[in-house]
Amino acid sequence: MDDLDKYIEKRIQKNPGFAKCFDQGYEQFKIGAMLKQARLDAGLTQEQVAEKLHTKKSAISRIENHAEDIRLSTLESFAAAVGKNLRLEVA
Amino acid sequence: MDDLDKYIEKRIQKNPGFAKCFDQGYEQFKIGAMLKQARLDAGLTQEQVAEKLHTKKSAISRIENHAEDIRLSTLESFAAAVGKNLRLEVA
DNA sequence: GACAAAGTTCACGTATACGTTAACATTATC
DNA sequence: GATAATGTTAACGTATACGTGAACTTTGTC
Repeated sequence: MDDLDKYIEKRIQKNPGFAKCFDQGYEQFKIGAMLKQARLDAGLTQEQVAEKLHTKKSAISRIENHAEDIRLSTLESFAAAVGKNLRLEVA
Repeated sequence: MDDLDKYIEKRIQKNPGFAKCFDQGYEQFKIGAMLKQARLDAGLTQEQVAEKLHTKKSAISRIENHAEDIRLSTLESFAAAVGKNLRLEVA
């Protein structure tokens, strides 16, 4: 368990109301970080990805950082834009 | 390759414009079918899943059949409602 | 074939993901 | 440290996923 996880546990102990809100944000944090990593692996800038998706770099930044949620289709096209496949499993 | 795939190939040969539109719909078809299968595996009705998600059975039917797109958060909570985990990979 | 349970489809309203612009911040590169 | 390239954030408009109720269809079950 890393430092972030430890921090989260402490916050939940102190303030139970904190948990639920953060769970949601935490998931999205992971997705954004995943997508950013995929983009960097591909050696692309946000602007380059934006062009492939017919949008602007600000939208890419939002997805990688502050997006509260994301459509499956957006996830798929982002993955395609950075040359990766999106695998989905319900297990 | 099953009959559906054969049908799709024929349609694409006859009408190239058909391909792109269907790709999108096809993906969503698969997701809906996946979720339906997961629900049946769990032995739940649409109405039971709907209650867990604080919504109505008509919404579940739409997701399983006609949904054009779906939010990641919806995907996650649907999976949770039928007792499964959603795994996501960008590879 | 009557009845109930389960599922489908439509229509309309609301919440929100995404497009876009503009201003600002951060990080190279010289 | 000036300049450019890259990334961030806020604000507002549009497109669309989802909530909901009602009418209908399908699928058991007797």
